[in-house]
Amino acid sequence: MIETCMSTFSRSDRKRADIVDAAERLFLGEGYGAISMDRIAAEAAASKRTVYNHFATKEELFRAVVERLYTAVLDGAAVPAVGGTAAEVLRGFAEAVVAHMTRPRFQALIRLVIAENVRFPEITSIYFAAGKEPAVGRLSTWLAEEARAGRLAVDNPTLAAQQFFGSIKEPLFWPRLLGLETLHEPGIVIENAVTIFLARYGRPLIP
Amino acid sequence: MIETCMSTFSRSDRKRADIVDAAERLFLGEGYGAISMDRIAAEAAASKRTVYNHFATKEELFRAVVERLYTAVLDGAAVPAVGGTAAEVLRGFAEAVVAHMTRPRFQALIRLVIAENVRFPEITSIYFAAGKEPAVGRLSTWLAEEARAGRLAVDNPTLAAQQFFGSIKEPLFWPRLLGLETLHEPGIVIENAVTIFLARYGRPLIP
DNA sequence: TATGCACTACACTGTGCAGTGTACATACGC
DNA sequence: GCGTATGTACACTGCACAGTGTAGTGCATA
Repeated sequence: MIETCMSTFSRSDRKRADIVDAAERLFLGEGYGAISMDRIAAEAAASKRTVYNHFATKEELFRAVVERLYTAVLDGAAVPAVGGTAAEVLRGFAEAVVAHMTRPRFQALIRLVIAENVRFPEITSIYFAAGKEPAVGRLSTWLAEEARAGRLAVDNPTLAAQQFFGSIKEPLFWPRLLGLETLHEPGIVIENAVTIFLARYGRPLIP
Repeated sequence: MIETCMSTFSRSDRKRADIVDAAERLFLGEGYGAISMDRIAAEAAASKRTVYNHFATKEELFRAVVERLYTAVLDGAAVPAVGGTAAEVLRGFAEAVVAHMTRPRFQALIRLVIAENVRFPEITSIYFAAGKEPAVGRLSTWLAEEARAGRLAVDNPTLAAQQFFGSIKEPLFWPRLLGLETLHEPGIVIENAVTIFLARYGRPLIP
């Protein structure tokens, strides 16, 4: 279909986006099973038939929603700078992760992934690609470089990276997923995590 | 109803237990919404009518399942000893938490809590009462005592406890909930966590 | 203004499921 | 063995929902 229209998006494209918007809102709020196609149509101010003209089945619409969330969540993830002292770099990673995890859309996505990973096992890759891999991968690469350069005593970079993130996510992120309050200020959590990490690793490797 | 029978459990009690057993198996495996009362009745080798004679609604049955899981999960949680060196105590807590988290029943329960905490907000208290509170509470109490006695430099016991558990659960527990493999051996994760923790806190508080 | 495409309204099918009603069978206490 | 408790078989209601079919409306482009 060639775009001859002046506006970037055709009427069809706009309706489609309305539908995915509505579906995202509802799925993230109440889960896949709890939402009917009728409610999605109403929320999108569209006819049910239009919804089915764009997406043949509810599953197909769900996958489209998750796929779009995938890119949206990745786009929003700030990549921390790796200049400065070790403490500054670690703080940068920690702050990026906190900012990432605090987004309601990310939290709702993770909840959805956990809830639906029996029915839709493929969507697990989203958590991996959009959350775990970029963060842990980048930090552990940096840790490995610092260790090779003799500036940090890290022997197992991927484990060290996971444990660092764990000491931040455990008080700030996971309780929220279960509907519990978080008890500690992000700033304090981050400072503690950085201090603990450097108390162990913040010296050259013994040769 | 007074028990005049020689056996501890009446026929009614046994059927009821069969039903809760079956419901637990199915709910934990596929979630609340995906399981019908017909399937529960079949799995329990009971008539559907019998199921409804014991539990007026599906919700009531679900609550009974979660309630029983609550006590089952609590019973299974070994309480670590608090004698010996700090490293030994920490290792004891870590091993207890790993053993607890590794149980398929606990993992399935947490998945259920996360998946259904929109529909059933009360069940969140189970995770808190059966997992987080006993573990974090006991460790942070012990840390506070050690700090008061001048043996550890812990300033914020509840945060320190959470961060310690986080450095263990992040590599070993949470990925499993999302259908990902865990990459590290529990023994190595625990040793690393203890070493990191003591590198920071394993000295008297500066007065 | 004419043409065609996308959206709408709405009625409809079929299915699965929560929950009920009833007539009958079986176990258990006495 | 008798009577009540409890379980079973099964048919049934009502509803919500996924998905379809159709006739008609509105809107963008030529």
